[in-house]
Amino acid sequence: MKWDTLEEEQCSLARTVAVIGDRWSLLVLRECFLRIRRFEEFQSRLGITRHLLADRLKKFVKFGVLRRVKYQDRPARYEYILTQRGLDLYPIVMSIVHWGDTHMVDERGRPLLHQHKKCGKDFDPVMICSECGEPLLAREVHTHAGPGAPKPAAAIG
Amino acid sequence: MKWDTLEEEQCSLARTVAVIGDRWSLLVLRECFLRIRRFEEFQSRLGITRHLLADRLKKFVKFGVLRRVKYQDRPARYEYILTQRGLDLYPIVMSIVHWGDTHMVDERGRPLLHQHKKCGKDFDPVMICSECGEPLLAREVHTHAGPGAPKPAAAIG
DNA sequence: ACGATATCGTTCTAAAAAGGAACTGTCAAA
DNA sequence: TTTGACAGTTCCTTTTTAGAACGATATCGT
Repeated sequence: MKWDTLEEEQCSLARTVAVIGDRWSLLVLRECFLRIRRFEEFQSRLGITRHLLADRLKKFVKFGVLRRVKYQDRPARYEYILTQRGLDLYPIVMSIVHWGDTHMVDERGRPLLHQHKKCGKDFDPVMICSECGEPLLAREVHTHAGPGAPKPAAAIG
Repeated sequence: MKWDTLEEEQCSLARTVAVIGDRWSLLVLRECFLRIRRFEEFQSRLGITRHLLADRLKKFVKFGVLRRVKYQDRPARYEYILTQRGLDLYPIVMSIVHWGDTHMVDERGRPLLHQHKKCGKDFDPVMICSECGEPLLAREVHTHAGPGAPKPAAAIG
């Protein structure tokens, strides 16, 4: 398994890691969900090197997670905006935040709370089974080969 | 924001990225959930360099995600086993797999299916609001400062 | 007209991380 | 005695990342 051909692996986790598994990628994504859109703003908020930022934005555009949209001519200026594919990364971001809220906070407590506009309450994200609606626990899940499985099923998904 | 002090950031995403955001970390974690426990087995399945593998395992132990358990003396041999803290990473892993299943599969389809032992059916993971039970969409969530917020609320969580 | 500022990158060099292969130490089995 | 399993470590090369400066293009203030 080579890092630079991860997207060709027959494993959905490996392929997603090819998109978000780089150093800085998840932090750039965090900014996207906070509605940051411009190069300078990403750069100054994250302190990432400009070179890496350019790389990561290019990679996200290549994988269809961000759209590069011109917002002015002369000089041409672009914004980076989440596509639907990018918005679909939200559960990943929220589950990461939630693990941090649970296991990595200090005595001051959570830095941010999340309010669900629909019900008006501060919430935690909960992952459930699409079929029965029960919360998912690692021990209660059995994996088996799907149609796109390699000969020996050697991947989590 | 420096990569090597990420765990001290006042942001739950950044702190979690300090644990799982390295190259290879998520792939090692995948193997853990597939019940891989020994150095050689991780190494041969992933093709990761031995040096990096040793580093990543050490880091997971340091952050309490894995437990290093001696399973024989003379010579001392160890296994790496998920702690509860590690098992709690399951929603992150599943949401990553699910995004890959949705957006990165080729014509062959999903490599792996997941069966929920409780209801017996193959499922997708769905993220819902802990308060009202509705599925979570990025656009329907409002973030606001929590008790551990930095002066200007500049983090997703 | 002139300099300052804004924006989105690219270029350059040094430092850090990752890749790759061989090696160590201990024990069991053939 | 030799081979092999296991869990790393050591050494060296290649790739990535960090850090700072530079370029191109345009607007704004004076």
